[in-house]
Amino acid sequence: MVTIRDALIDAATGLLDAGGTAAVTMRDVGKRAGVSHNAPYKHFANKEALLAAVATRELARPRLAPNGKDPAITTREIMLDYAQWALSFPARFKLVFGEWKTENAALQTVADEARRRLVDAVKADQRRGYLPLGDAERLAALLLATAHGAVDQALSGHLAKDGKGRASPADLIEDIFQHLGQR
Amino acid sequence: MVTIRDALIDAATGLLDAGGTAAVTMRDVGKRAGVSHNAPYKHFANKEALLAAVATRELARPRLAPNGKDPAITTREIMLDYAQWALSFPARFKLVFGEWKTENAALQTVADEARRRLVDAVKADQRRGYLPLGDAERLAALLLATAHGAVDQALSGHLAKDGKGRASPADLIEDIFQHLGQR
DNA sequence: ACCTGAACACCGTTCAAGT
DNA sequence: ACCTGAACACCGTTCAAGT
Repeated sequence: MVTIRDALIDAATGLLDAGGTAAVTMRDVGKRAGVSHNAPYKHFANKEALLAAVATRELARPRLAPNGKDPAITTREIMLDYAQWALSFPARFKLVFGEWKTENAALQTVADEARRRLVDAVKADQRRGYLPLGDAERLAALLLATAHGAVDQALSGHLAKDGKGRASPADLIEDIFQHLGQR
Repeated sequence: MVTIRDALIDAATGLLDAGGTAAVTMRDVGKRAGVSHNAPYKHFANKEALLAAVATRELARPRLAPNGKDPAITTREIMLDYAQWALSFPARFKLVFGEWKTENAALQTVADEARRRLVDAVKADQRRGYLPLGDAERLAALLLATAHGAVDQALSGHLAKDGKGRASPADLIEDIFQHLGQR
């Protein structure tokens, strides 16, 4: 069943993709979801709460992740999937990692969960000898920082578009694993 | 001589630090600079152009950088300085690497210059044996991605605040140099 | 749990008429 | 190159009165 709440989040996501958070107006969200201009306020306290719901759904979306059944998924694959998602939906990426004036428990929860899955993958890779031993939390943070930064650099393309010598996020992710592996 | 243009950029920077881009209203910028509410439009086409001027001044600010006189400054020091700046002025950091709807030549120029200085530092470190050999542009991109991502993760603190196992941007920067050095 | 319709404060931006 | 003052469209948000 598609609830109105879901329809509102869909509408907000569509507007976000089209023009960033500025394009997400409560009026347009209502219009696009087929309800009135103030119906959104029956479901979300304000615009920030609606955007937090969008961000939460993005972070909770099914992703590559290691589990008991399929321990073959590597950290490297998770990172490459992450970069592909971010490049495909830059506005969602910017939203998720943007500034939040209000703490949001649901967003915090799914973010913690995503982080935990990554740390599990790092530990599995360490057991397989794909990654160096050491603090898995910290190694996960290092890998995520690199992938995240590579994407953000690519998205603010005006900051580095020499053309030649320009490495894609996937290239840089391969590089970091290369450097970590050569030992 | 402090021109009104400079005063407007100062005012915008102050408002930015206090409350992010949303707090930078053209009306308040004028008021804070001691001019009228529409005087900013005599100097900047619109709000985005004013924010671009803020970003440009930030990127052009004197920084640690290698040159003929002082080739002792390392890439590592530049990265740590970068992280410290970003953590001290998170709103400026978010602005500089945020979304720009319009291309801005001045911003592009100072960004290219900053990048060039970093690549020079990487090459110097390579000569000194502090960094592995290979494509300096690409190695610079990898280092910058890591530092940038580490800062961005730290700033969206809601995404990772377990407390324990939490590494600071400076920690992660040290880690990447550690990993690159062990060869 | 929605609707319509009105309203308020605020904002980006523009314009007219002045110095 | 500023000023004052008005204006417009738009937006977040709230409220009243209805179903």
